[in-house]
Amino acid sequence: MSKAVRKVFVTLYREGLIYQGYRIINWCPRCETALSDIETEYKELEGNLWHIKYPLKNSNGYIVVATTRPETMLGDTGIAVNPDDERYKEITGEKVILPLMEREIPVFADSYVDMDFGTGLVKVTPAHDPNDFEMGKRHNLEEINIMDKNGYINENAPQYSGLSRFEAREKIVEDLKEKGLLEKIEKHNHSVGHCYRCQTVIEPYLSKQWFVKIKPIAEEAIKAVEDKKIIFVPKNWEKTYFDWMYNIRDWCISRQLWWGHRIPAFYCEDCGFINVAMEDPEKCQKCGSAKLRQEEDVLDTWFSSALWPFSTMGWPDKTPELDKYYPTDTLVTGFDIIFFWVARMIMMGLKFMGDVPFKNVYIHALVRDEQGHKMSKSRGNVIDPLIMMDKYGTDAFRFTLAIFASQGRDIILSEKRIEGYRSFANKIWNAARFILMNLGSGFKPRPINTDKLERFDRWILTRLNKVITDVTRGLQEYKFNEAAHSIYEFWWHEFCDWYIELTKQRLYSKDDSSEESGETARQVLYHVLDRSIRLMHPFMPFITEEIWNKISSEDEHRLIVSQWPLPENTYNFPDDSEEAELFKDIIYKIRNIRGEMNIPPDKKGDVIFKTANSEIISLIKREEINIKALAKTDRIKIDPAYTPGETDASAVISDLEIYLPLAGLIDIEKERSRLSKEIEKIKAELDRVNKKLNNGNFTGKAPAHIIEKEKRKRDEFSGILYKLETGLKKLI
RNA sequence: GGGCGCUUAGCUCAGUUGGGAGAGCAUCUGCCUUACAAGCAGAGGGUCACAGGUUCAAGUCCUGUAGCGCCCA
Repeated sequence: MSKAVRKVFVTLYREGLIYQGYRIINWCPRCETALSDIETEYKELEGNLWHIKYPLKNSNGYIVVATTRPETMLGDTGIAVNPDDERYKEITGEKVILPLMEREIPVFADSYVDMDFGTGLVKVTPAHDPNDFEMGKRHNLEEINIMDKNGYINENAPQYSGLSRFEAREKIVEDLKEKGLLEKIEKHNHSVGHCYRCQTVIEPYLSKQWFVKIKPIAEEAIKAVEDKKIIFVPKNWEKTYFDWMYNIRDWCISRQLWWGHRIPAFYCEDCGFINVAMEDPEKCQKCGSAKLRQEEDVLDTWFSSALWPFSTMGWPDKTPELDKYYPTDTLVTGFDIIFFWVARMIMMGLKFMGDVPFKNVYIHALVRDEQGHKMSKSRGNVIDPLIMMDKYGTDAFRFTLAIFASQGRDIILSEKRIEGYRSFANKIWNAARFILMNLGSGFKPRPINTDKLERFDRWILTRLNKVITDVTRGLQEYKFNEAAHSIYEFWWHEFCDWYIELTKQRLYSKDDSSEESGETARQVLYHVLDRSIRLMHPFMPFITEEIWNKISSEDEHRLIVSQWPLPENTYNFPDDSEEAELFKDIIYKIRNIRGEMNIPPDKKGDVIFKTANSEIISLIKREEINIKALAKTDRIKIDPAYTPGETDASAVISDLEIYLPLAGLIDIEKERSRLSKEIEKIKAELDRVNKKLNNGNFTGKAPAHIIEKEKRKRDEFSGILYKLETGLKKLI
């Protein structure tokens, strides 16, 4: 690492890309060090605009200057005015007397000045403001440093010497008031830089520091992203990256801290030459003197961090690791690190490796507190992941973060959601337990014989294929929330709610003839469990690994290194899905009636299906056992000519009427309102469809398949509506 | 001041190319049904921030307004 840092420093220095400069930098008076621009955090603070009178030298008049930092006037060496400002044309070129210091300073014109701010006159303090520094350079103003490195007034303003910058402000305002030189004080909000480490107010400070001339390096890094050699996910972060890179300013890399790599520059005490080399020099390269003194300052830690993608692989040596792992595929990080690290890794990687350090940058969501604030130690609003994991389990916590991670949006963590996904972990465990119990001790996984599959086997396998595809795509596209949601929905609401329930008849049957059916169910249960825990493993590593241990043989590898599932074409049976959906619809309708009527599960009853549709009839016949089990009914009957009784509750699906004779159980009033509600719903749907179809613009311009769909809906809805209304009329 | 994003059910959030508004939690009802009460079954709940525009059709595209959050100066 040290070697890498040194190599980079020496190379950049020799190319003229590292230089030493006497400049205004961000100084933290508490840490006693320089900071880079991005280590300075700006915050909006309530302050004042003090209007101060500066007497003219050659007349009795005075001018008024507005400032947010009166204490810096001790170091004023000029007053600036916009050249276009008519108000001050006459006094431009005159001198004023700086109050308190009684120093003569010039009034000069500079287009930097904003005529509309304050009085249009700006006091210029070149040693304590970056803009003033630039103006000072342009107009040859003196640079008077009035503070020491801790932010106390120094000997350049003797009467205030020893006061802190804040005490000095108070004292100065008082003194001005006393002398009648304070015209007024206005409330004024302005943004003030703070040290990102200790939150102390930053002092713009004139000092000698080391800088990287970053523009030439940045150009390559901009190009790499423009040329898609690096892709940001989500894409909109590119904009943030470009914005910063286009306006990048030289990077102050020297720090006056006791940690960090010491800058490898050696000053010659005799001739002043700065020696920079890979090896510590014994004598000055220029004059041969042995009186050398190494620079005291150290490097910004981000300077070495920027080299991370290759310095950790052994660079500058040629190593096999470097060969293999540079560039790498994906960098995962938070947006707040784009400037600090990502951009710098890209720049340094391109400069020293001649290639990008990574191909994708995935910017993950930031977890915020309940008010949407960024979590920070100083704010004290940190949600400790360890506490959450302790409370709800690591898997639940991890799954929650995944399902919350929709792109381009931050996460406001909700404990209730974590709790909800703890239940999911519990569900996974219980379902796995059910499967293991039913596989039995002699179970051996075998390739599934597709000829033996039954309807719902084919259905769940088809669904499994879809989920494998969806989860895989979600992960590949960094849409972790979609992947997580997709497996959640499948496991709980398809596999557990329906498939497992539907296998129970087959598994529990003591009948010899259904042994084969049970065996098929066991194979399918095992297959789905196996594939599902592989899919769930990235989201819930612990519970899935635990289940894996139970279903795989002992010498087998761990789940984490097992094969990722692929969709299998032999398990796609789209026709069965439609029938499965119809079956579910039938069960829903019966359950709805029973639920609305508050019929307890132990009160089983009869169901009559009225239909002439032969496909539906054959479905009902074949699934009789399952309908009985899932809809809690004793007997079912198919009767195309059924005449419903007065105490029948009814439901309608396209082409099928369902009747539940509920003598003694039915509340006619309740049933009437239930049917009326259904009718209202269907009516609303039908109205919407009719409106569309009666609109010539729609039928003339919409695509044919959309019109077809609407027509089918119309036919279906009006059929259902008619039957529902008939049913309601009969209910007297 | 410049930029990015958000506003959808009581709360926290999904909603891919415009084509019948979804989830979890919470609420109400009935169930300890032999995997699971951290559960099962059923139900209620939304003027998709507001105002315009484009379109046969807008939560989705465009413009503006308001509020909130973040980044940069």
